[in-house]
Amino acid sequence: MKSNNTTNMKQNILVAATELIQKNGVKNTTLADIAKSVNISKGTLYYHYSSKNDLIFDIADTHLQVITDAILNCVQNIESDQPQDEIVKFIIDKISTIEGRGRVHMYLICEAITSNEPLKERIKANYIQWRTTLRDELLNTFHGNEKYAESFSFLVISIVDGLVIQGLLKTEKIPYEGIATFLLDRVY
Amino acid sequence: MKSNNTTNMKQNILVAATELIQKNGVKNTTLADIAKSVNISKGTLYYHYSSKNDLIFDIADTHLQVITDAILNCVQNIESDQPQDEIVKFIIDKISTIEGRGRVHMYLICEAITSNEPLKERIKANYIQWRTTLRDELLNTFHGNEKYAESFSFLVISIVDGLVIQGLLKTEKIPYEGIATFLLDRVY
Amino acid sequence: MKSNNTTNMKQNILVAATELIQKNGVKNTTLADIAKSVNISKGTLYYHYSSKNDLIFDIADTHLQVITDAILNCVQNIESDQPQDEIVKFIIDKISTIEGRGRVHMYLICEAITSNEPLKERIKANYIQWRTTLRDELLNTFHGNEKYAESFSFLVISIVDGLVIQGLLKTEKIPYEGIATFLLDRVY
Amino acid sequence: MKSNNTTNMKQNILVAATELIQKNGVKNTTLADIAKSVNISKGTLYYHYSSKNDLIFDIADTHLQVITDAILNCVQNIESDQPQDEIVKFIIDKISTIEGRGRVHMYLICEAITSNEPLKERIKANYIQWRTTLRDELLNTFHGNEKYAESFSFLVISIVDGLVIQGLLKTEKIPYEGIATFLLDRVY
DNA sequence: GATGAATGAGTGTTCATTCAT
DNA sequence: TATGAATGAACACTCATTCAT
Repeated sequence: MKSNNTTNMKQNILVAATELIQKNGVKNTTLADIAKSVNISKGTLYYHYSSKNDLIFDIADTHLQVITDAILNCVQNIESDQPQDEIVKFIIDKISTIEGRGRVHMYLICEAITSNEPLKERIKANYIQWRTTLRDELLNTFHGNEKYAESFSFLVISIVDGLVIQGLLKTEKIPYEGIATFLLDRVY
Repeated sequence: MKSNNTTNMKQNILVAATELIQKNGVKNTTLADIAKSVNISKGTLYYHYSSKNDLIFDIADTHLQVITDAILNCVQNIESDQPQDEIVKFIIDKISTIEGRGRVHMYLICEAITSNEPLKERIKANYIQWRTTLRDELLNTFHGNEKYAESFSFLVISIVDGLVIQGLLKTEKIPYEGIATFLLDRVY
Repeated sequence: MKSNNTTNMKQNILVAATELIQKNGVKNTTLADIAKSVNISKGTLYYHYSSKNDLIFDIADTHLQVITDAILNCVQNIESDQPQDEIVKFIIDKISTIEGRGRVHMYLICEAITSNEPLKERIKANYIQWRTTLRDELLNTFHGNEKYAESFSFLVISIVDGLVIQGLLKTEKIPYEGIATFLLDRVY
Repeated sequence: MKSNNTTNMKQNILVAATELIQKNGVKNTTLADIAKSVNISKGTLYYHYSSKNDLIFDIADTHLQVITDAILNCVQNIESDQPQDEIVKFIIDKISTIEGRGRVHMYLICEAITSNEPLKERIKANYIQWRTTLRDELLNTFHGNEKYAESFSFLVISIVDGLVIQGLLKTEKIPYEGIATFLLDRVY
């Protein structure tokens, strides 16, 4: 079992790196920046992570797990009680954290599609899992209409990502409540 | 007035750079790559564009104009005849070009939010313009219901961006037709 | 056709790098050392050579060509007049330049066998060529005795390399004349 | 007096390090590699050897002793019975182990002449000892002809090293038997 | 207009070495 | 004895940018 010191240091690096990437993106975050931010040498950074990619993977895995947990939690709530509101609440909760997770999410996607095939595969696998989880749940909501469940699951994922982009661009104040109401009115 | 040669050369650079960025992203496209692809020297490239940013701006402006034109054209069609189908057709057309414009679009957004504030401002301005144009048109579709028009305009933009991301990640075969039908069924 | 300036600079780099490698070996010669020695930046070095390996190859090719020329020249002399003396003179000439070519030769071999497979292939091809050239010539000297020609060609190459090593180690003053006389006495 | 554990561990390190150097050369063998191969930490490695150089010295001393023993053994055999065959057998035995000792031998020489003056001195001293031992024995073989004994002793050492190089470069299948026969025919 | 040559501040990465526990 | 953690000086290599001609 590892000592607390080691675990802490690796955790410190992970947190600091995530923060820097959240601020500047993957390409604009150098290992020197990260090391400086944790007050360690680059050598120490390499003691804990064998490469920049290794670190990015850890950040990505942690990030993707957070989203997966959120979706699973959301779906469980849907099963137990008020169905329709929960999906929308999920969307809104998701997007209200734009300034944190949202940025990381988009930066990881940028990195994945431009120059990191393995990362892309990881993210892709998660997207598929998220969507099918959603679809399975929506099957109940749509009383077994498979086509609707399929289509709406794609739509939900898209809407979240799309709103994240608009959030990052800070285009306009996004009327989350209105959008939620609109969706609920239409869907049910 | 500039000579045709100069105009052509600048155009050549623009086209080649756009192609390379479409393939590799902004950060992974070097000026050396671009110069080589146009068969000119880096010096010549600098004669036409004073910096990499200058070139990126030109690419972005051209790209944003293409989308703006597409939206205006779409809206005009909506006004004249069958309203509902056109919006959806627009979405589908937009997304079916994912492998081209879509990539450029996402790469420019990545660049904008990570390290190019002026670029971000340009894109942001376009997003606002696109959405308000859509909203104004949707006002007719929704018989003056402003809240619906507002919400749906945000949704349309989001859905397009979101589906572009899924397309770039090549997650799963996206059922564009099903999604379109779903939206039409629900909206009207 | 390239300008003299460019040719000169590349030549300067080649010469300086060869000198440094002659002094310190391949692994202990850094690109920073080379750049400093030519009074240029590392960037300029990379403008002329795309990698350290590229530079090493150029050094190796130049070096191997010098030896090949020497052997061919030696063989031509053998054909025309006094056979036996020339081979031995060649050996002695070869070894008397130990402090220059010899060092480079051994350092390139070290690099080749430890961490540079392509370089090893180049050197290997040259060794084969050198030996077969020698063997073909020795066929006359040994009046058609193929086995002797074959064996002695291997021996000549070995002796040169072996004496180079002893020269580099500066073990003892090597009695080149005595060795030459011994070989001549025995062979003829 | 050191415990057996300590002696064993130091021996384990020595053997593992020698194997790694035989495979990859001195410069390409890191202390981390060695520690990992013995299943100890780098810290423990430093407990037994105060530096990489210290370890290299131990490897070299062991290696040089093996060769010295082989030569002494060879010379003893020469004294007792068939003189001429033994020298040649020695050469051939020596070279047939090219893939093992030969590699280590050459890698140590590379290290010695590029960046390790003290190592060079050790190897140099051994070479001198080896040659004089050979020469003294050859004095009998050549019936007191000092010049021949001197020259041939240099030659024998050279031939071995030279053939090792060709073996490492894997230039061509070396006709050891033919070379041996050639030497015997000529010398006696 | 056009170019080849030069630059230098960064990049991620490596590795022998140190040291508190 | 033994070790995990930390270090920092190198290292090969990249790239937007400059400039004399």
